[in-house]
Formats: sequence, structure tokens, C-alpha cells
Amino acid sequence: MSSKPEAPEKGKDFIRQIIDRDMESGKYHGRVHTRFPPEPNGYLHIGHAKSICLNFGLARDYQGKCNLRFDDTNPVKEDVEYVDSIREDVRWLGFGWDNNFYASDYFEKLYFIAELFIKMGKAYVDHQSADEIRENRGTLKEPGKDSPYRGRTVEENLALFRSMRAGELADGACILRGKIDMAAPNVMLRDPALYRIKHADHHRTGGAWCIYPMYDFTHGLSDAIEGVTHSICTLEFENNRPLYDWCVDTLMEGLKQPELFGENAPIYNELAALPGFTDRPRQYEFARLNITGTVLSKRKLIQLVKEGFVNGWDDPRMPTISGFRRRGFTPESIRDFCERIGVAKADSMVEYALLEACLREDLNKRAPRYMGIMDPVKLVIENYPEDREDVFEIALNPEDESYGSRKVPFTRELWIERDDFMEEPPKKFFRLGPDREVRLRGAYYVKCTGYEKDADGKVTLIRATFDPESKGGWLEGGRKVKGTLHWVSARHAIDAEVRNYGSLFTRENPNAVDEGKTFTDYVDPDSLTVLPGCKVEPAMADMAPGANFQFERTGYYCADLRDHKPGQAMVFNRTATLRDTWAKIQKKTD
RNA sequence: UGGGGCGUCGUCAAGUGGUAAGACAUCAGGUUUUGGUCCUGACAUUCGGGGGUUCGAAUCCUCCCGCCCCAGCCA
Repeated sequence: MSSKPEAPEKGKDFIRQIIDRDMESGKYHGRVHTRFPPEPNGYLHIGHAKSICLNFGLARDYQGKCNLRFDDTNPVKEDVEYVDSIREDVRWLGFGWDNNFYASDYFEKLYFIAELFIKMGKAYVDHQSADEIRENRGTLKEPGKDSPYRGRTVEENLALFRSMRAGELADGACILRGKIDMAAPNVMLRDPALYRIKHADHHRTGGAWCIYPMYDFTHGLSDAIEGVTHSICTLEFENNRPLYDWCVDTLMEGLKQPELFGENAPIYNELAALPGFTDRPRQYEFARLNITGTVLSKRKLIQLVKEGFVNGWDDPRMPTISGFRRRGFTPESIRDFCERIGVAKADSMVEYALLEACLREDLNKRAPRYMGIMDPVKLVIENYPEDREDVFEIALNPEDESYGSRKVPFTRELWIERDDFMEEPPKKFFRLGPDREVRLRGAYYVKCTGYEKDADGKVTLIRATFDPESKGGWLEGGRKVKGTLHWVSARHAIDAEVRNYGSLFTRENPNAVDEGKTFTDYVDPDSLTVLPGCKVEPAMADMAPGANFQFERTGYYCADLRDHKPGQAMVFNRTATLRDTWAKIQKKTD
């Protein structure tokens, strides 16, 4: 039993509070059903991870359900490549869906619902051009004007809509509009488009349709069809909520008039039996995620990929799920991040440092440690015989003994880090310098006896002697040494390429652009640094692609998913640096 | 005087009329065979601002200020 008081439980977010109330009032008969509804028109990013953690997390916490539903109502933008990647990313994050549906599953039902709306006098076919519709929509401050086609009869509208479906009309010839209120202060309600003509193949339904439903018409009805109770989306959809409600309400009203279905009684029965019509879905909105130093809109990410600013959707500099995965972020760290940022309605910009903190906390516990030299310089131990070799057993993870150890060979010639040596070390530098002694991690104390430079003044070789009494890095009761360096036996070293990543953008908020600029003007051309000549210890030879590890004293890395081939090419991505107080001290003294 | 939202520490964020949680960041110390980890301590007398109600207000009322969203046949 702990004498420490329990940490106060963090208050529930506003959505959980709403659900608690709904549970208490029995509103949904104890049911919680959410959905994650991406349009398959791009790869998922970390903003989607927030939504995924929220929606699937709600289902988990309330023993409810969460559907994955592809909002695939615009065939010209969508592709199976994206649906595959989305499914992969959701699974990788550690979530499983109760159902995987598509809005296109409901095209037939939605069509009948549209006809129902027409029969109810709630929708009409408008032959105005797109320009005319825009002009007649009015402005934010002035009401719109009714379309001249607004008064068409039910029969005329029905015939026209059927001819739209039959493919008798060209793209743009007309649209189906909801008949709401052209003077509504909420512009969304000024007779919104419900269906448009698009003679385009759909990635799932092929050429079966040439009219496609709009988002607002589709979304609420799909939720109702699936029995979704809490439909959670981001803030920019707040203005759409009245329209969401209008669609659902109109359907429910229509279902009270079975005679309107006529020969389509089976569809009526099917719709009327759906849980969504007793447990009516409600939409709630939360603030989308923003992170410093990156962009989080699909449109912008598509642009970065298509215009070649990055090497694909999974470029480790991309804020996509696949980018973070390739960069070496773990699903655990991303989930933890999503939990820590919370869910609220205030626009916010989360510091990237929090994501890194989540990653470090996870990997500090779990990542095996190795030694790797990023910028190698030769260290020769002059009193260590050429033919001698020690093999040290060094713990793989000082945080967790169960990880065991790896064998690390030590020989006369070693590689050490160039910046671990200074010809004229300043006060607080406790690494190697002339006549200085340091510990080589897990091996011996060594003392610098000299060094060589080339014509440019670059150090080419460092000489030292070792103390045989300090085997394992200890000198029982003897001299203490402040610095501990990482090293790799030159004879045993494996060559490796290390890729370091900085922020993709030079600005903390690349969305805020100066006059005449665009966000791509702030892409940092030096955000990727390739170190081709790194030396790593032989125990890493079998490292599998995707494996996370720590280079001691340097950072967390992973073997690249695409280019790392054990035995052929060692390619490592730096996920995050270790916290570096030495760097801070240096900065201060500058 | 178009409508809809939102303003609590540098950044997120609890708080729901009873006297400002927590995390990240930052700073100061200790431990340490990673300048890592870990540990300890510091860090909002005040909640966008002004009035008001109340014994008591971040929470209620009121006026003001600031930021975000909406005029796609995108989602």
C-alpha cells in the first residue's frame, strides 16, 4: 500500500461527459457506437490518429462499437491505394474495427432516400448553372434568392432525378437540392446540394452510378443506417450540424409515411428497422490537432508528395502515420500522445516536443542499446597489442535486465566520435583531449597521449594508452573519470548509413504565411541529413527492418523499413535525439 | 447588430459557485559506466478585459475585446 496520495484522476473530456449523461439517462439504451470516417483520398496523418484514438477509445471504454467507414462519395478523388493504407494505419495504431463499411455501400439506400425527400417536397432538381447558384446563394450578410426551379412539382422532380440517375444528363446540367431556406443565416442551409452528376468510375462501384451523393446528405444518413450514436468530427463541421440534423429528421419524418415508398416497401422496411431511427445519432465536434513545425491538412500533404518536396507519403519527415512509422515512432507513443493532448473545443497548437517526449518515454523502457559512431575518427591504443582482443558483455538495456547483453569486441584500433575529442577543451567539456582520461563504455579507461592532423587542421587520428586495471570500465577504489565515450572496434565495425531528420519546415507554423508566400516556401531543404560513413558494432548485424533501438549517448533510431537489408545495407533513421544537456550548456556559453 | 464556435501558466489541459490538478517545456540541485534515465525542488495570489450578483466567482449575469469556422455541383 502506498502512503502517497493517489494522483487525482484527470477529468473526462467533454465528449465523455456527454456520453456519461446519455448513459445515465438511458438515451441510447446503454449503447455507444462511434465511427471513424476518412475519405480515401490520401494517407492518414497524426491528426487522424487523434480522431482514431478518440473514436475507437470511446468504443473500448464504454464497451461499445466503432466502425471504420470510408466516406467515398467523390470518385474522382479516391483510390483503393488510400483505402489499403488507411486500413493498415488504423491496425498499426493498435485498433480493430467492429465493421468496415463504405458510404458507397449505401448508394442504393441513399438514392431511395433522395426520392423520398423529393416525394416529401423536401428536395428539387435545380437547372441553374454552378455560377448562378453561387450568385443566388447570397452572401454571409445578405440572404439568397430562390431558384426559378424551386417550385417544380414532385412529379417533375422525380422524373428529372430519375433521368439524372439514368445517365441522360451531362455533368453539371443540374443538381438535386434540399429545399430548406434561401434566407437562412447559416449559409449551409440555403438549399444545399444533395446529389450531383459525375460520369466517373468509382473505385468500388465502378460505372454503376453517374450521380453521387454529397457529404452532408450522406454522412448523417450513413450514421443512422449504421446505428451510430455519437458522430464525432472536427470543429469546421459545426456549421454542418443543422444540416446533418435536417437530413436525419427529414428521413425519420418520411419513414412515418410508408405510402410514399409505394413499390419500394422492402427498402422502407429495411430502413425503418435500422437502429438509427430509434437511437438517433448526434454530431459533436472537437478541435483538430495542430503540431508545431508541420502541416496537417490532406491537401497540403498531397502537395508535398506530388510536387516532390518529400520522398513519398511515408517520408520520415511527413506527419503521416506511415511517415511516423518509418521514422521509428511506436504506436504506443502515438497513442500516449493522443491521450496526453486531450480533447477539447479550443483551437490549439501542440508542441512537437510533447510527441518526442512520448516517444522517449516509451523507448527508454524498451529500446535495446548499441554503440554507433556517426562521424568516426580513429583511436589507437598504443599499449594494446595488435593481436589481442577482449570481448565485453554489455547490457542491452540498463532499464531492464531481462534484455540480457550483447558481445562487444575491443581491439587496438577503435572508432570514436569526432566531437568527443577537442584539442583545446573548455572547462565543462569532460570528454577526450590532450592528456585527458575518459572511460570507454563497458571497456577500459584510456588516456590521450597525442593526435595527428592533416593539412586542413582536421584531426585524423588520436593516440591513447589504456589502463589494464580498469577492465569493464571500473577502477575499484581508484581514479574517477567524468566522461564515458561510445566506441566501436575498427576491425569489427559494420558500415552504416544514418539518416537524420530535422523539421520539414523552417517555421513553427508553416500555415501562417507572409504576403505572397505559400507554405511550401518554408520547406527546409536541409531537413534531411545523410551520414554515409557511420560505424556500428557487430551485434547489430541481424537488425530487422523496423526495429527500434538506441545509439547510446546519441538518440533513438530504427532500421529503415524500405532500404535497410541486414547483411547488405545498414540504413538507420534517427527517430529522436536523446535529451542533450551538453548541447544546452554549449548554447549558453556561445 | 449575418450565423456558428472558442478564450485558464511558454504549449496542451483539468476545473461544472467553496477559494487554480496534471503533463510537456524551462530553471536549480542530487544520483549515474549513456552530459541519457531516475530523484528532489522552483514555475498562474490568478483564469482575455470592465462592471455586477453572492458570505464566497475561472465557474452565474452584463458589456467589451480578441481568435477560429461558413458563401464547393470537396469532405
